[in-house]
Amino acid sequence: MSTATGQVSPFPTPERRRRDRSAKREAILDTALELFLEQGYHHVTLNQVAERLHITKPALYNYFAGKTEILFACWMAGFEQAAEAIARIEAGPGDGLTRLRALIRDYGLLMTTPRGRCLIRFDDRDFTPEQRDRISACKKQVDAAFRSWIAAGIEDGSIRPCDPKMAAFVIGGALNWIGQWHRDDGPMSPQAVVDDFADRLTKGLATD
Amino acid sequence: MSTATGQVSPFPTPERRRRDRSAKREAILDTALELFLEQGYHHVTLNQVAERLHITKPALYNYFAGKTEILFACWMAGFEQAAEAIARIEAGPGDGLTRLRALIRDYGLLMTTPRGRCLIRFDDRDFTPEQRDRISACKKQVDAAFRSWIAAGIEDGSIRPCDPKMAAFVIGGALNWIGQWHRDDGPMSPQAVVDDFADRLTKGLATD
Amino acid sequence: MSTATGQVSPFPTPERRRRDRSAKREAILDTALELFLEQGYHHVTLNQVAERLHITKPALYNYFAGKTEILFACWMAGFEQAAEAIARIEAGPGDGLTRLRALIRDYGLLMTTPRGRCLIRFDDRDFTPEQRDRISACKKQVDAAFRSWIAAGIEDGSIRPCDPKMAAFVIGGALNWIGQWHRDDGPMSPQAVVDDFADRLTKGLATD
Amino acid sequence: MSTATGQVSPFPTPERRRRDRSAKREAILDTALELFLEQGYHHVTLNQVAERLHITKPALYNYFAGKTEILFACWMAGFEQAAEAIARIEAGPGDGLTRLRALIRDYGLLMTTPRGRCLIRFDDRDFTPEQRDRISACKKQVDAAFRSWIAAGIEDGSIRPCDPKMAAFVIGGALNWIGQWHRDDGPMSPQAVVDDFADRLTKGLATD
DNA sequence: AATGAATGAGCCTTCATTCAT
DNA sequence: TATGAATGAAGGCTCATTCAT
Repeated sequence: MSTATGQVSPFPTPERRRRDRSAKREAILDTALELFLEQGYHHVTLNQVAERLHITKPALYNYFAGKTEILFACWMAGFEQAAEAIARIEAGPGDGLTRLRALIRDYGLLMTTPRGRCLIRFDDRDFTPEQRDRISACKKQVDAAFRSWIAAGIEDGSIRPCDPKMAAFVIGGALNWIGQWHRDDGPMSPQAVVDDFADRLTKGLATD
Repeated sequence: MSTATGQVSPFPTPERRRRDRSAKREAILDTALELFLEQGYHHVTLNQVAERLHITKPALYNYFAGKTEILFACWMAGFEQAAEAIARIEAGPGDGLTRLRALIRDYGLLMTTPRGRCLIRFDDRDFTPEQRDRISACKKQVDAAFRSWIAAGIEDGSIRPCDPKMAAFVIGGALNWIGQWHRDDGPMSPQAVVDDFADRLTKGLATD
Repeated sequence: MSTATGQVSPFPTPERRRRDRSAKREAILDTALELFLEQGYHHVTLNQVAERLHITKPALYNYFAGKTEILFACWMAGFEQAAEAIARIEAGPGDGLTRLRALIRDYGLLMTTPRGRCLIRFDDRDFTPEQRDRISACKKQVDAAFRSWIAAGIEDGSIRPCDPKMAAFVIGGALNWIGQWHRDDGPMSPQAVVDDFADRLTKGLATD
Repeated sequence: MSTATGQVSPFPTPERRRRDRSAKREAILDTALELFLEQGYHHVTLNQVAERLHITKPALYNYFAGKTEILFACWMAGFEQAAEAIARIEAGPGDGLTRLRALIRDYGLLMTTPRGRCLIRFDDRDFTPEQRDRISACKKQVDAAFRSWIAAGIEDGSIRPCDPKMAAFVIGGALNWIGQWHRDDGPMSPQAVVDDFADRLTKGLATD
């Protein structure tokens, strides 16, 4: 949005206002998320969040209804990434095993990012019951993706017959655990880790 | 400890005093642990702990220096069980694979118990730095057990050559995850779960 | 205010501007008053007032200096009605008793209206000292009306000798109380109530 | 509770402890009540209450669950006085008119005391719904006393036939109003006021 | 060893008010 | 005139911890 002289108008259009607002919400989210992961939800005060953003505490309430709302938004932001990955893989080609491997890679990569870590580093009991319900439903979706592609692989012959539920538990556990031990400054790049995991976690499953 | 008349003396001997004290400490620990797992550390007040024990809050301070001390003691109680299992397996016979499987079973079982769950359901950042250091060392011990027996198995030929570190991450992740999803009132008994896991997690590793 | 073509000009004249402004002020007043009576001054936020008017909070500041100003204006609006009644009665004919009865009726009726209720349902301590002073003076005026007509009635023989001050307290208390118990959807119409009160409150006073 | 030497033991007996506690509760109540009447509920902070008692804010929570609980206790303390008066009169002798006059005197006197003023100077909407319900029931009791003795007086011939409900409204309003205008340092003693009111408010009612 | 009582520190949240646009 | 955004100030409440008894 620029004037004839090429300058950006100081009067924000409604459109730009919306973008600004959205950007600020994102900034709050990222900052809070950062702090939550650094210090743990209960050790983070809204003052800290505000300070790191160079605003004041009540200003946060223009964007979020409260502390748990921020926490919830963080979690959801992480889930969205997972859901996108699932949708992308679902939309793409490949047999059950291929898809499972793709999911392992994508989900594993997610676990090395702040947003992804939210999915498992927050304590369920810090959410409100309503939020918990929604989160529970989301978790089921992710779990269902793992199980369904394992089942699909068994069906299409790319995966040896086994209990999809238990297999999903093993795979999910190993992947979620990445979020606990992987350090960005560690010896292995996220990509290297997930490539390794994709092999390792399907070695026992693949039909050959 | 009874008098000649067969009655228990109302004057406790120093020995009995020590036992009583120890028993009370245990009771506090178990109660706190129960609450911590139920509601999450930060949502549990010392009043709740005291109430469930039918004592008063300050009484707790006769046995523990504070809330984090209790938390720490819970964690350590869990670790002791793991350490015992490791020692027992270490002392027993078997090649690397055998020992690894035994550890998977024992550690997995531990994860279905309250004490075991402490090991992964508590947030590191709720401990003091000193406690964190000790915990960190303990965790290394457990990790070392997994890795060393994998390495031993590779050496003795019971396990195919692979990166013990990554293998341990996968196994550890899958096992720790049990503590998150397993319910006592669920369809699978702890033993059934760990038997399944022992197979599943070593299938890809065993030279067979 | 229309143009030659019969259409209302979109450019408001200064006169119409003034009327608009005044109308908006009134609207704010009525809405705030409504909310104050519904929920109590301290439980009403300016946001609520603004929302009910479909405007935003800062817009209120174009018409009132602040929350207490609105409160004060509400009170004054109520007082004006009382003052008008007093003036009207004062200007009319009748002996002391007649006028007293008229005031009882008018003031009693006022107490069944939102504006009238303001006079006694607001807490004096929510006003600024300056406002309080003005209000105090206004209250004195009303009280003086009651007392003076009682005194006049004693003088002109329509009312039995008594202490006008105490008599005014009794009458005032009974009338103000109407604002607390009378409901529009109750069994007695405002008119019926005040007719009854006018009799009842002067029965003991009248000389016959 | 004194020792052989006549000194008060520094070790409080459970009995004395209970008395102490109760005395403290009373002290908090009276202090809070004082402040509430001085400044209005919403302008009083718990800090003020605590400061005036030379304790700290959280100490209040050992005796009351929160601010509204204190408010409610104040109200109830006032009601108890009214209820006692009613019970006392009920238990005593006298026809309807006599009892009504006694109630007017006692209730009127109550209105000149802090506890009594609570009954009408607090805003209903500052209570929780539960408290409001209980208060509502209590108010009904008081109202019922007025009405029933008026009705009784009509029955026993000491009071002229009239609508007890409206008569009670007039009397109640006049009495409650005392709490608003009477000052301890004013020209009329409480007793003088209520004697005057007892006459004045029943003059029109008495059969002769 | 245990308790009743008190405290200090802190945090979330609310809201009237202001200001740039 | 009206708005979106931000802020300062404040208040209620919680809770781990201490201390006298």
